[in-house]
Amino acid sequence: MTDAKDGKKTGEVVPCLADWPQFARLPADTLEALDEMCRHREYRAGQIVSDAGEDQNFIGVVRRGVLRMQKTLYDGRAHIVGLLVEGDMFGRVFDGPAQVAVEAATDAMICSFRRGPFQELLMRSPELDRALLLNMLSELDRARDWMVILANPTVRGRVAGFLLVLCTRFAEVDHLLQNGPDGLVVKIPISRVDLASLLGTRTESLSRAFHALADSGVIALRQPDLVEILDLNVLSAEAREDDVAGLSLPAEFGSILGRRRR
Amino acid sequence: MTDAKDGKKTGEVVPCLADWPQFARLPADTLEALDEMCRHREYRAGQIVSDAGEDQNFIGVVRRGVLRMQKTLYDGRAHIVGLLVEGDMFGRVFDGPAQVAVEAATDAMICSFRRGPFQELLMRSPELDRALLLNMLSELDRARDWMVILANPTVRGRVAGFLLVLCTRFAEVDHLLQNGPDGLVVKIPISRVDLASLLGTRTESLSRAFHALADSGVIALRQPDLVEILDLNVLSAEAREDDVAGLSLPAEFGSILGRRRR
DNA sequence: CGGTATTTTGAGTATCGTCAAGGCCAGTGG
DNA sequence: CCACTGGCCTTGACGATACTCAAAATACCG
Repeated sequence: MTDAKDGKKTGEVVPCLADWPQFARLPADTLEALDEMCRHREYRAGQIVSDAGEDQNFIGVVRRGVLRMQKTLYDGRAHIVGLLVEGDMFGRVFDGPAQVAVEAATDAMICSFRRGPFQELLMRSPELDRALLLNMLSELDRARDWMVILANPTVRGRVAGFLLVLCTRFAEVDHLLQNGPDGLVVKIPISRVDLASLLGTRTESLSRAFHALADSGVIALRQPDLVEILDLNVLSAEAREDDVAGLSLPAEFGSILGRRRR
Repeated sequence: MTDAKDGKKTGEVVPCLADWPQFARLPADTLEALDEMCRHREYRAGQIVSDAGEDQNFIGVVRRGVLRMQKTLYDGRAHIVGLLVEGDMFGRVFDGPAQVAVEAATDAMICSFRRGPFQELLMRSPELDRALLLNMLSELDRARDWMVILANPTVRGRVAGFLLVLCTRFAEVDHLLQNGPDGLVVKIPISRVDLASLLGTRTESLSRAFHALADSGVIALRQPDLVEILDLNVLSAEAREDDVAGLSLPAEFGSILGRRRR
């Protein structure tokens, strides 16, 4: 059941990587080689994509949906340490067993590359190698962003930080963002249970935090998983967000950013 | 004052990298090239090693002391997102401005490599390139470990997690660990203020947490910055630590690990 | 020995985790 | 079509924990 071998191997080679900025600059032959060894796989929400501890035999790139990275605690419970969305890579090259498990948080599709051939290509293509390095650098930065959010003393602040991450990092993903009547409407792509695990709290506290933010007029809850951002400035203040400059929204969502400080 | 240009350029080339496992396997000529471009620099506690935002012009390896990585929040306060100890690398290759600032938490010495020559060498030496990649993979894992610790609901649990990190990751460092009468004595290499920033709490709560752990008989406080671990099992339980297997202490500290579960 | 920084302790308040119950929605089967 | 079920989100009450402000004690340094 966790064994999603039903990934359809398309008869013809479908370009699957050139779409994303981190791969777009690769030489044509590298892209071609990647496309050829790429296999699509589909997963349903809840399925295990890659278990921790086992030697991973593939590298993956998310094409659609959201995956969660999680660590299993000694008492058996899982703790989420990050989300993977469209364009994100996962899997460990050159190295031993993976430290994090990857599961589908929503229905998802990924490109997978068998580790051996991928590593061979890596050695032949310095450009790919560098792309991988840069990808990991930004992954590291993101993990540290999570640390700052998690260090927030109040659940309210952590929720605010999470919403800001959605507005920025997930801006180009799927249809997670759209313009609403009074601001930006973001879709929360994971369940409250997962969000609680990610933010180190409980679903009850999450609910209270969301509604407290709504009562303050910072956000409006259209649906449990559909939040409208009414005041991005106040939200940043709540989150004590550091990287205000990083709030670079696509132009079509620019209206809400009108009067930003600094 | 923050400009520690007083790094002594040693007249003769001192091998500075072969000491550490991640570099030991590099080919002799690569090591030699590294040693030649390596410049030692000394910093006093509190000095800025590398500012965030500015283009970093060097890659660093910590030789002695502890550095803190921190992000500056929008209100000007800094938040610590990690520590760097002996053998750790920092600095950004191939890429734009650094996302984290690096400051000396204690008096410290580093090896620095100018970015340009380092990157050139990187392109010539696939082994160095791979070492860098692996280094970043483990850095990423560590950041996620911090996330798990930070997600701990109680300060007590976060302190326990921090102490476990000291016992494991920092085991081979400096003289941070030594055998005490009833267990392992670890030196906490950073101030309470810094620790509070790292764990997302306040110094007052830290103090209470330390003394609560001491009252429970899990640890004993020899000095404010000198903690004796009396029961590593209970400490792991307090921390809800996931990576129990990762508690691989050097043999000379093995006594305390006698009866571990699983 | 005195002065400063750091750590600790105390008291009051706010927040959060926990337990318990209720509401909403989708899917199921009568 | 409707009752039933289970999952998910929400609300309420209560105790535990942590943050805040304030002050004392200790350690550190000249």
